[in-house]
Amino acid sequence: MIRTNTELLEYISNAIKMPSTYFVEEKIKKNTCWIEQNQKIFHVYVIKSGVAKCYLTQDTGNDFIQEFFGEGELFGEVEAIRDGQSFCAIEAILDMEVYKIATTHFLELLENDKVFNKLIFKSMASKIKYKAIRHSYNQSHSIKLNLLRLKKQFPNLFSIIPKQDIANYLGVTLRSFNRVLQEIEK
Amino acid sequence: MIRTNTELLEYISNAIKMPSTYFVEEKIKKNTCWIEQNQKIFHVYVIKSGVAKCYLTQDTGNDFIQEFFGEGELFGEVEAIRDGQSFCAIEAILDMEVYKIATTHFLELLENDKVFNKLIFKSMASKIKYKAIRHSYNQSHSIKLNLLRLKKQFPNLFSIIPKQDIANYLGVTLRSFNRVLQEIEK
DNA sequence: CGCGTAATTGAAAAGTATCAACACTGGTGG
DNA sequence: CCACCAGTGTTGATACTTTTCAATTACGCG
Repeated sequence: MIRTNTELLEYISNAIKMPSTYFVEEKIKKNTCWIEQNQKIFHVYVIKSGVAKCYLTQDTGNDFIQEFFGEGELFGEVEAIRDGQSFCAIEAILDMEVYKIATTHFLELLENDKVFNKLIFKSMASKIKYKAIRHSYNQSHSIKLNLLRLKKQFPNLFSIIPKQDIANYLGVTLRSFNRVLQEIEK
Repeated sequence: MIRTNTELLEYISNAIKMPSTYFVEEKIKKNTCWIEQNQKIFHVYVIKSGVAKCYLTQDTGNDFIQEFFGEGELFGEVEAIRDGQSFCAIEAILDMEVYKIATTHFLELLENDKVFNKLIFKSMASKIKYKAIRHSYNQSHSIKLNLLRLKKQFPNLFSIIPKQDIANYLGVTLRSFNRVLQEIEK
C-alpha cells in the first residue's frame, strides 16, 4: 500500500552520478503539498526517500487517496506523456528527498534511452494493475475486510500514516473507520 | 465510460495492410469470455469494433467491472510488459473484431517502432488517469450521483449494456441500482 | 500553560444489501 | 400456434452498514 520501485530508484541513483544527468535532487518538508490538482506541471519526480500521498479532492470536499508513494515511485509521468494538467495532488507525509527532471528532458530520455523507456513502462503497468486490484477489492468488500487486508499488508501502518489519511484511502469516514478498528482489536 | 482510442486504431488499421505485419484479425462472438482471470496470456489485443467488459471476480463471487472497452482500446499490454498473468477477465458484450499480436512481437514493436511506443505510452497514461478519476468519484459519491454522472456521459448507455453490468461497474447490487434509477426517472 | 490538530465515542438518520417474489421477453420444440 | 424455459428486468420488506452531527478527550509544541 506504500508502493515502492527499487529498480527505478537504482537506475536513477546511478544516473545522477553522471555529469550529463538531467536529474536534480530536491528536499521537501513534511506536510507540504508540492503538486496541486489541476495545474499545469513541468517536472516528473522519483522519490528517493520518505512517503507522500497522492490524492484527489472531490466536489464534495472529500479527499480520496489513490496511493501512498514510497522509495522509487514515479509521478508526473502521466501528465508529461499526455501533456496535461495534474489530476492528483501530491503531499509529503514525511520529510522527503526526490529526484526531479523537467518534462521535456523526461520525454527526451524516454525516446533515447531504451532502458529508461522499459523501466517507465514497467512502472506504469504496475500502477494500472495496482489500481485495478485495489479498487475492485475496495468496492466489493466491507470496511472491516478492507481494513484487515491493510493490516495484513502493512502491520505497522498506523504508526506512519494518520488515521484520517487511512480513512481517505479506504474512502470511508473517520467515524466508521474508528468503529471498525475497535471491533477488530477485540 | 465506453473507452475508445482513435489514434491507436488508425495506426493499426494502416499497419495491418503491410505484408510484414504482426497483427492478425480475429472475430469474437457476443458473450464469449476470451481472457480469463489469472491465466498466463500470450497475446495483446486492440479492438476494431464491438464492446467488451473488463472485470475482476472477487472472492465474494462479485464481479467488479473496471472498464468497457470500445474501438481502439488496448489490453493484455500490462501482462505483456510485466510478464505476468491476466488480472482481469475480458468478455464480449457485442460481437467483436479484434487485432491480435503475440506478446513477443508486441514487445519487439515497442522497442523498435517509436511511433508505436508513444501510442502505447499514451494509452497507458490514459488508463491510469481514467482509473484514478473514476474510482475516486465512485468511492465518494452516492449511487444516485454516480448514476447521474453515467447518464450524462452516455445517454444511450442502457440500450447497449445490461443493467447487471452497469451495477457491477458501479460496484452496487442490482436492487439498489434499480431503486435509484426509478427515483431519478421521476 | 494554552492552543490547534488528531483521535475517540454516542445516537439518530440515511444509504445499501439481502432475500424473495413476480413480470417481461425472445427463442425452441412439440 | 402455443407451452415452456432461461435470461433479464422489476419491486417490496427488512436487516444491516455507513454517514452525519456533535461532544469530548489526548497529544505535541511554542
